[in-house]
Amino acid sequence: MDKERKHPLAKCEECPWYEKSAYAGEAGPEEATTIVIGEAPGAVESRTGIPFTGPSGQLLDRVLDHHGIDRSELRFTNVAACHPPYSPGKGSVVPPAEVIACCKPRLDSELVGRSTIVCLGNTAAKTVLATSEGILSLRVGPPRKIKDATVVATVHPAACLRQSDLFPNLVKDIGKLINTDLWVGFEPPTVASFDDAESARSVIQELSTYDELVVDIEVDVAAVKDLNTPGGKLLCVGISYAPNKAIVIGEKALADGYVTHALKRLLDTKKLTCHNGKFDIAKLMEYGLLSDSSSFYFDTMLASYTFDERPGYHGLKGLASEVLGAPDYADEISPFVEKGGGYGNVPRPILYKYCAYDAAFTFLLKEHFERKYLDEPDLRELHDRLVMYSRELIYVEREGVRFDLDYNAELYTQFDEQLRPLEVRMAEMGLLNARSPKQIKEWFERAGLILPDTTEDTLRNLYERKPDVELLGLLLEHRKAQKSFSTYVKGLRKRVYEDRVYSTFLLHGSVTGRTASRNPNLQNITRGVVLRKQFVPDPGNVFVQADYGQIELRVAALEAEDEYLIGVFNDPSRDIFDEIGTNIYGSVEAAKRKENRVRTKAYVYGMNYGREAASIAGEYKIPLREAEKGMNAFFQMVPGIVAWREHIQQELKTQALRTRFHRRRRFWLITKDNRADATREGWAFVPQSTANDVTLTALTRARQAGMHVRIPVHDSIMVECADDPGVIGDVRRELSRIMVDTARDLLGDRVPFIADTEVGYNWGELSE
DNA sequence: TCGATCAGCGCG
DNA sequence: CACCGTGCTGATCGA
Repeated sequence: MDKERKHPLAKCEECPWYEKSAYAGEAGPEEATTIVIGEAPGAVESRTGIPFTGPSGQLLDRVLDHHGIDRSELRFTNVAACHPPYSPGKGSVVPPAEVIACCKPRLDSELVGRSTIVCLGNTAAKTVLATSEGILSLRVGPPRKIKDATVVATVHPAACLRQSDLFPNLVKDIGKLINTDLWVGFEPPTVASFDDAESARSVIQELSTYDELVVDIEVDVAAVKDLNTPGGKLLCVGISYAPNKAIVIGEKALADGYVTHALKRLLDTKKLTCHNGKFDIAKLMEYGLLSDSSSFYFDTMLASYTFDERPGYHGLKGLASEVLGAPDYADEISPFVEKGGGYGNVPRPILYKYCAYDAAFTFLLKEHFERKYLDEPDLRELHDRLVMYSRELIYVEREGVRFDLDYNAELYTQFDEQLRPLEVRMAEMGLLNARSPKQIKEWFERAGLILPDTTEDTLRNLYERKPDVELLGLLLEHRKAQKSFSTYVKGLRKRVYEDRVYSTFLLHGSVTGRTASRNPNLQNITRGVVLRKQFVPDPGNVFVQADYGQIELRVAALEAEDEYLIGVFNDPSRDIFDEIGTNIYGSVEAAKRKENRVRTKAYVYGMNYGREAASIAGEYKIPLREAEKGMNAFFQMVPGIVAWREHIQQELKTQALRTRFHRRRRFWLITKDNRADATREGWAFVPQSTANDVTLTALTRARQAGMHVRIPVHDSIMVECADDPGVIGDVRRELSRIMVDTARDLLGDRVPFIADTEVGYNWGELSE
């Protein structure tokens, strides 16, 4: 092959990709002021020789078109000008540093004289901006500057095709090319801090003329376990009272009783706005600066979530940057903040400014969202509902739940004694670390078996075929015990503060609106006695737990207006699974009926998330035809459900799915690869989301009725009350009544809802 | 040594 | 071939 350069400036002959790669260098007018840079040409580009002519280019065209940007005025290229050589087993290949370096002179020459540079994806953004920062943070906020050029960084269209919830980022960021409001920079807020008692009291006095205040606090949590455990030192309180105006009450002033008294009087009488108020409001209550959560009425984090249901886009810094064009104002404090540590070491003047900025930006964000709500009153309604939940979850989080440390220590010994001999035995057999999927695969490879993966399912199926392979049995036992030990014995112990755990419940942690729980997650504690027994009420108390029966199924029946299901639910003498089972299989003897019942449940519960016959056939080891027959028989009984599913399937292609609580689920970019997933997600969304709002509303009412809610898990609420027969009876009746009534109030009475209660001295042993 | 990512698995 | 939605742990890999 001729060692001829593919580009006059690139060091092609030194490039590892030189030999076998196809060149697709640049496209568009050489004099263009804007250049778009990707990573490397794809398969299509390697044939056409023109960058951005494949699927990514087409997607980009759609986005440019959406913003009215004329593609023919743009210049296009990639960091690497050549299509990567074929390498077996690798989907896409990121250009290695040597390739980028060889192509860099070519790329640099392309940048000369451009006023705007659009970087698509990590490779382009990192190369052009010479940084190691990732694209998901580089893309946020106003465009950056290098020399005389403006750099808009965003995700690569190819990434959007694989992961469709990245697509809104691409659309938004490309919009920055024409929506230049953010480019003009931003006006820093006017802030002042008051760290002596006298001036603090006088500024608090001045603030009394405002009706609404925005509050943000900084806490030194270094001394405590987690951000959400009690304790930690209050360092300052920031208050914003007008656009771009904020004050901060400092640490010294807060040590003065008159100041705190005046501050409490102020905060108690104002409508309060926060960013993630569940934290700030709870802390203000803990420090005695606020009586209760009732004045908390606007939350900019939750507001952001009502407009964009994707988790992970609602942080204050990101929003301030994206919406207000604020700079990275955290960079001043970051040198003083140790990883995982608190803000205690930050010099106070710097910390106070940071706190004031937080408050000021929260004020401006509130105005921003309030304006947007004028056009979207439904979303405002959702916001108010979320804040209502948030106000009550404050109490749930603050009270935490008691944890039995003695029993935890017992479990530690027990699991340790179970695991150690298993590990010794497996090591003798040549498997040194049973926790390593890699080593397990290698062990079986040596034995002449290639495993696709090492999941429980795979191991169990293999064990059934080869019961003489002792290791399989050991592995399965070890796997189970190891999970319990690491996550639910050792892991939980790490989260205990004094003798309680304080989980955080996120209202913005899922696309469906379900709550997420973390630090620790209390919503995935293993069912059964052993591990749940670690959670106990205070001495002299009991737990009362109430569960909604088949709530998602009942919601689906209601939403689909399925007459069969509605009929079954309205007649307490009918048993849905027996009835459907009989319909599918005919009448059979009792033993067979029980087996059929299990399978019928799979069809019925699988319905909500689009489970297919093949999966049921696989699970119960029955012929596919039989599973299909059963499934068809079931769906024939519920024509309303069938029609509703078809409706959802159509709707999600063109518009957002919505629940009656105005939750939205949008499918940003449907491709042939994700269409089936989107359909299943669509089917699951409405029942799951609606059931969640019913449960959270019931939780709100239970809390307001004075109950001590301990652990909410999607369709159940556990509370704690005195161990007294009269009290227990009242609480059971009342909690159950609240849950049933809430469902009726919110969803009507076409389908009745039920809630069964159980009582016990720990979470593992609830009965009745 | 540390962060990011993967595999695996717990719940409703 | 394929079940939706979460969070946590331990292994692994590359900077």
